[in-house]
Formats: sequence, structure tokens, C-alpha cells
Amino acid sequence: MPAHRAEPRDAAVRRRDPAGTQTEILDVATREFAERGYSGARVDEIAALTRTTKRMIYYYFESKEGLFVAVLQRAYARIRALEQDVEVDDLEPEAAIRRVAELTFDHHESHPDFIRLVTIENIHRAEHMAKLDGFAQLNNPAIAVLEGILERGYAEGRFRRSVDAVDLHMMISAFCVFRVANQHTFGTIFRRDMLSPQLRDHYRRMVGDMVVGFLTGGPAAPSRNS
Amino acid sequence: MPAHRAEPRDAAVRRRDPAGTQTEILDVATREFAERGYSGARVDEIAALTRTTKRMIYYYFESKEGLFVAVLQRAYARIRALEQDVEVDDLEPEAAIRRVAELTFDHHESHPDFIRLVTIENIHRAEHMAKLDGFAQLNNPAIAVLEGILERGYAEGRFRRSVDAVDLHMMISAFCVFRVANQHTFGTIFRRDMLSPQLRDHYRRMVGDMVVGFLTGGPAAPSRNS
Amino acid sequence: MPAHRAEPRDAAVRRRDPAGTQTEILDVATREFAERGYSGARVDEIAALTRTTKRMIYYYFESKEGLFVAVLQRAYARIRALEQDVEVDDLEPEAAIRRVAELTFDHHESHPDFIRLVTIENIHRAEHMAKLDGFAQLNNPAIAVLEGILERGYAEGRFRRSVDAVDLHMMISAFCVFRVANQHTFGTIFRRDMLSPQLRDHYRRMVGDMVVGFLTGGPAAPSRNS
Amino acid sequence: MPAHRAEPRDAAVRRRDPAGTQTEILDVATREFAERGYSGARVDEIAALTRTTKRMIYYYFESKEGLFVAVLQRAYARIRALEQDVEVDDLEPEAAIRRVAELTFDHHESHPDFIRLVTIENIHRAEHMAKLDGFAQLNNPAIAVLEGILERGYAEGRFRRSVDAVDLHMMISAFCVFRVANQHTFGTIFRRDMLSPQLRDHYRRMVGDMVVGFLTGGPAAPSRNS
DNA sequence: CATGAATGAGTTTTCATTCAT
DNA sequence: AATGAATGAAAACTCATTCAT
Repeated sequence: MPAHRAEPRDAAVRRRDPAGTQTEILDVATREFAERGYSGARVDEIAALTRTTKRMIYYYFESKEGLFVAVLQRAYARIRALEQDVEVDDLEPEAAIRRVAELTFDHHESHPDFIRLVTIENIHRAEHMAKLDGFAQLNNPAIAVLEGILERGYAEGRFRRSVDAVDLHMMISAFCVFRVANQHTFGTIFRRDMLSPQLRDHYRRMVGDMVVGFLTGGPAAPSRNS
Repeated sequence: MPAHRAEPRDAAVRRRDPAGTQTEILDVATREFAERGYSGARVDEIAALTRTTKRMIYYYFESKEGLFVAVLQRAYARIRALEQDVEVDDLEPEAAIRRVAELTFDHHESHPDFIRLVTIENIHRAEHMAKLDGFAQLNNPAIAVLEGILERGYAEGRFRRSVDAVDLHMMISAFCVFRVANQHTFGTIFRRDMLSPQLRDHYRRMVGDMVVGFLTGGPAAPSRNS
Repeated sequence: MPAHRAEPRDAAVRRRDPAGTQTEILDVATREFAERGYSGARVDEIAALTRTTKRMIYYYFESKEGLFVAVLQRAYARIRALEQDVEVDDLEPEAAIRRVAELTFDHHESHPDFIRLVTIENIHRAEHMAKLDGFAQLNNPAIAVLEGILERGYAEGRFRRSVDAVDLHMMISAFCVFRVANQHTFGTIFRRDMLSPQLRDHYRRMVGDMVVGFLTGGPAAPSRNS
Repeated sequence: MPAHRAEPRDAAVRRRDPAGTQTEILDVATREFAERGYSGARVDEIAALTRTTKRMIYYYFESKEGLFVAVLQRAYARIRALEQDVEVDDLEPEAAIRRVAELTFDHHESHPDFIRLVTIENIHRAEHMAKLDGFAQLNNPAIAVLEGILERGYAEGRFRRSVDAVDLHMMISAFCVFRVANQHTFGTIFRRDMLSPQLRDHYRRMVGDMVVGFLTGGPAAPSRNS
């Protein structure tokens, strides 16, 4: 046996625990894919970081691609679970929308691996997501929440600008995702670490200001040129 | 054999044109890296799509990584050249800021390869940019323009919210980049093609509304925590 | 295609015999490295002369360098094993030391590949040996034997010249190694094949004479400088 | 032009000085071949370390092999020139032979590159020397000197052992070459730096003692076994 | 003589995947 | 289920040598 390979530690421990084995593989694979991208991740390396072997990866997930798809699926499922319990009915529309923006902000900050996976999947034009059902989320809970807030806002005359909930979600996501996903190039160019703890509150407030400012601003001015 | 693989065209045609050779390599490499990512791109394939040989890639760029760095450098240099000629002094602050947002929007829409390269470089934590000088852009022309507009806006009492130019640039970029970079996962989840021509004007107006709404809105409300 | 290139023999024959696979690789690699030097040897060629594939070389030895290190290690281990069983306690000191010299002579003559590997390793400044433990042999069996003989020789008044065992070993090795290692240039210059069977006994006696003459000679004359 | 290549410095200086150009190439090539071996040396690197270009190497020396042959030839010619002026007629036979041994010792110590080249050429079985005339040195000056000393020694009854001059030269060379050529492996195994300045005189005296002891010792005892 | 550009054939190394036990 | 061994195809990279100017 080649001495240079990290051997699976304590292999006996993992025997006969299929769910645990799969979970462990997915945990490691998530880290590796997020860290190195789809092409950059190595099946060998993932196996080595696991208490199982490569064979098990193929047994459970068929192929590297199958593993990535499973990783993606689980990552989205987890995020969606988090999005479920947003409770903003007791807040005024402005406060509610701000709260949603801030929660999104928090989610993205605390799940950088998720954002990296999404970024990677976009580089691959979402071809892996396409292999799965259940990604289409026309009735996304996050959207439903936004729709409720918007409705209240318009009814109460607090929001002047008419806007689609998905577009609003996009605007909020754009801000929150960009801060994490583009931190490295942006930081290099502008010498500003958008993720520094000192700036956290600053940006968190900013995303709220942005969305509230947008909604309470006047109707869209027509673009005067292209 | 992938459909886009071109036959090697008469190699003799291109002899003794070093600048041309390098340019052609960079053109092809830009496409390939943007398309498949750093790890996913193949030096062999890049060479095959060129009128030169793999050997010349190593002759001029040392390694795959050196080639990627050169691609990145040229991509940023080109974008920066575009950012130079923004002329907004004759516009009112609101119109000016909207114009800037729209130009950014246009740039990003017309340079999807650039956005993909930036995304890829972020996955690599900007390690390739780090190898180059000249990326730090504290005196970025885009920032200077924004600063000018903000100053006028405050002086004329049109902008109520105090904001840093780099942060404003970030907000605009976030919107414009997200629309392109995350189009695939977003499109899959919400069944909305953010890049469809029909929605182009809609989103273009939206980014303007966002930034004007933000600047003309009241001062930041304190975050109520979560 | 070089004449010595063997067709790949039925690969299936050798499956599932890891020790055998490794041994076969080491055997072939020893020959090839000894024959062509480290840079001159080809991993491809080594694999071709084996019933396994290039891939297995990397599986077991990591790299060309790793393979060379393994070859060196095994070569030294084997020589050391031979050095173990020298039995000279029943001989007079002169006869004993002569016997040791002759055994060294015989070892070197029958292991030209080993000498070539050592030569090659010296060209590389022993950098590969440095990667391994266990090469330092302060308690080398060969040295211990020499020490025993010297002690007896002095006690019995047969050896007049005081000498360090390691230096004595060096003197003997120098003679025996040179005859093999430098046979080609020496042969070309002096038109003398030091390895010819006719001269074997001549040189074998000579190394004994040299060492005995040295030990029984008077104490070192002071160098008169040059 | 690839920025990473060391450019030929001050190329103009070297123009129109064929002898100088060739000398410079040979100087650099000697270093590189001695340092890295024949296969390990790089034509590119040799050219880069020169004020000329690769083309000139091929112009003057035809090929990498031709260059190596030229390097070898010059190296031997230089050493032979040194061997010319040995003046030992005024010394007693013992002192004379000791002096020759010490001069050989000194030569080898001060020309490690030469020894490395010879070692490398032996790894290649002297195939490059074979391409040249003038290497056969039956009337080698060094041998002639030894013959003279031996003759005197026998005539004066100082040397008792009958020996061939070439063999004696071999014995001396073996000691002196081994100390330099095998310093690295020997040093690693026995933790003794044979080239350390502190040990220089020790070994220099030892080679003299060895040869004098050998010549003044009794006639060769017959080998008692094999 | 001089030089940067160019090249074909090789050389080391990697990787996802499968097999025998 | 589990595992070390094995593999073919491909990928990155190198090198001596030649060409056009």
C-alpha cells in the first residue's frame, strides 16, 4: 500500500451505517467542491478525507457528477429550510422588508460554501441542477413572504414603487451574494475587505436602506438613453 | 470530439507575427477559461483552436496559470479602458447617477466573458490577480466619477443619504453582476430569464431606480438587529 | 524503437500481486536508472519493460524521483545484507584484511548496477538519499569488522601504521569502485580494460597488497608540501 | 518576447569575436554539464547563461552532443597541460612518488568539475570520448614520470614491489577521484566530509603513505581464496 | 554572424472509474 | 458493504532543434 496516501482512519467505526457514510461523504464533498470547483475537486481527495473509500462514493453516488448533484441538492434544501421560518407579520412593512433583507444578508454571510457552490453551478450554466426536479420554486417561501409584505406596504400606502417580488428578491440577493462571492476581486481592486467584522453592520444596514429607499421612492423614471 | 473543435488551420500562415500569435492565444484562452473555468479549460484545446501550437503557449506564457493570469490582466485592462470615457458632467445628479448605473449595466451585459472570468477568479480567491501589480485601483476612474456626482448631489440638496463612492459602486455592480453571473441558477429556480431581451429595459430601469431611490431616501435607519 | 523494448506481456497475468508488481517495477527501474542515469531514464520505458503500466509506478512511488529513491534504498539494503556475513575471525590480521579487501572487490565487480547508481547519486549530490532515513551507518558492519582486524593487528604487532577504520574502508572502496566506475574513460585513455577477466586476479591481489603494504608500512611520513 | 527568459546581456559586446563566443559557451556548458549531467543539462539554459544565443551553440557545435564532446575535450586538454610540468627528478624515489600522488590529489581537489565530467562520461560508457581522437594516451606524461620514478626506485633498491606504471597511476587516481566523486554518498553514510579543509592534509598524507607503503612492501602475497 | 519565433515529438503526471477479493 | 489494486485516456509541460529575417 502506498505510504503517501492518507489512510481511512478507523474504518471499522463506519461500517454498517449507510446514512452516516453518505452524510460524511457529502460533508467532505461539499467542502471540496466549494473550495476547488467542480473540475478542481478530486474524487481521490474527497475519499481520502473520508473514513470510507472511493468505492463507496461510486456506490452511493454513481459518479463525480452524481456526487456534485447530491451536494448541490442538499445545500439548497438546507438553505430553503432556513428560509421557511421568517416571521415578519408583526412588523410594519418597512421594518418587515428590512428584516427580510437582513436575514438574507445573515444567511449568505454564514453560508459561504453555499454561495461558492451556487457560483460554481452558474459557471456550469446550472446544468447539474437541470438534472434534478424540485428546484423550480415558483411558490418559494421567500417570495411568498415578500409578496405579503409588498401587499401590506401598498395597502398601507407606505410603498410607492410597484415591484415584483421576484425582482425584489433578486435585488436583495444581488447585494448579499456579491459581497461574499466577489469579495476577493473587489477587495484586491479597492483594498476593502467587505467581509471584515467592522463593516458587517455597515453593509447590513445598507442593504436595508437600499430596499426601503427603493420601495418608498417615486415610480421609476423612464430611462433617457441606452 | 466536441463540435467546437476547429481543425488546425495552415500553421505556416501565421509565422513571424509574435504579437498576433500572442493575441490569438489570449483571445482563444479568454473564451475557453471563461467557458470552462480554470481547471476545466484545456491547454490542448486552446492550442487546437489556435493557428499555433501548445508549445507556443508555453513559450509565451510559461504555464497554464501564466496564461490565465495574462487573460485576466488583459480582460481587466479592457474593461478599465471602457470605464474611462464616462461623461456625465452635463447631467443633473439623479440623471448622472442613473446614467452611470445604466452604463455599468450595459458593460456587464455586453461582457459576459469578463464576468465569468471574474467569477472564476473569485472561486480561486483572487490568487492569480495577486501575482500582478496594477490591480489596486484606489484612484479608479469609475469611483472618481461617482464621487463627483455624489458631491454635486449633496451640494444641490438632491441626495439626502450620505454614502461612500466605493460602496455605491459595489451596490450597482452587485445588481449588474448578479443578473449575469447568477442567471442560470436564478433562472432555474424562478423560471425567469433575467437576460431575456424583453426584460432588459425593465432591469436597466430598475438599477437606476434602485440607486436613485437609495440616494434620495432618508438617512439610514438603525438596524433593529435580528 | 530501441531493441530492448519488450512488448507489453499479458497484463492480466499479474493482477493482484502488489508485492510482485512493486518488485518488478523496482527491478526494471534499477536497470534503467543504472543504465541511463536519473534524467536519462524514462518512466515510459520503465513501464513498457514491466507487466504493469505507468500508472502503477505513480500509484506506488508517487513520482519519478520517488521511484529512484526507492531503487536506491533497496540497492543499498541489498549490499548491506551482503556485508553482514563476513567471517574473518579465524584469519591472521594480514590475511583477514586481505580477505575483506577481496570481498569488497568481489562485491563491486558483481554489482556494477549498484556502483552506477551510487555514481549517479553522487552526481546528484546525494539529494535523494537525503530524503531517506537509515543511510547513516556509523555502526556499519563493514566498519566493525575492520575495527576488529585493526585491533588484533596492532595487538599482535603486525600492523605498524595507525589508521581509522572508516579511512581504511574508504581506501579499499576507492580502489574497487574506481576500477568499475571509471573503467570506460580509463580504458579509453590507457587502452586497458580493467574489467577484463584476465586482469581480474591481478587487480584482486593488488588491492590486498595495497592495504597490507599500507598497514604494515612505517608510520606516515610528514608531507613535505608541494 | 517572453519576459521570463533571462535575456542575453549586452549582446553587442560579443559580436565579431568568434573565439570569445566559443570560449564563453564552453565555459558555461562545462558548468552546466558538470552540474546536471549530460541529460540533465539544458541547451536553453546554457544559452541563457551566455551572452550569445542558442543558434550560436548549434552554429559552433552542431548539437548538444557536439557541445558535450567539445567540453570534454577541452577539460582533458587542460588537465593534461597541468600534468606536463611535474618535476621530481631531484627527489628520492619515495619522495618523488609521494609528490606525484600529492599533485594528483591537489589536481583532483581543485578541479571538481573535471571529475564530475569524467564521472558523467563513464555513466555514458565513454561514448563521447570515442568520437574523438587523441584520447588514447599510451605515452601519457604522467605515466612517463611514474615509470621514471619506478625505475630509479628499483635500481636503488628502494622499491621492493614490482608494479606497472599504469596500475600505479590507477591506484593513486582511485583514491583521489573517490574522495571527490563519492564524497556525497560516503559523507551521508559515514557522516564524514572527506572534503573538509581540516581533513585535507590527513588524506593528502594518506595517499602518499598508501603508495609508498605499497611500493616498499614485500611482493604480492598470493590470494588465498576467492 | 545574430536572433526571436516556432515546432514536433516526447515526458512526466493526473484523474475518474472499475475490478478482484 | 467494503477495500486495495489496477487502468486507459488524457492533461500539463519539456526539449533539442530549425526557421525567417
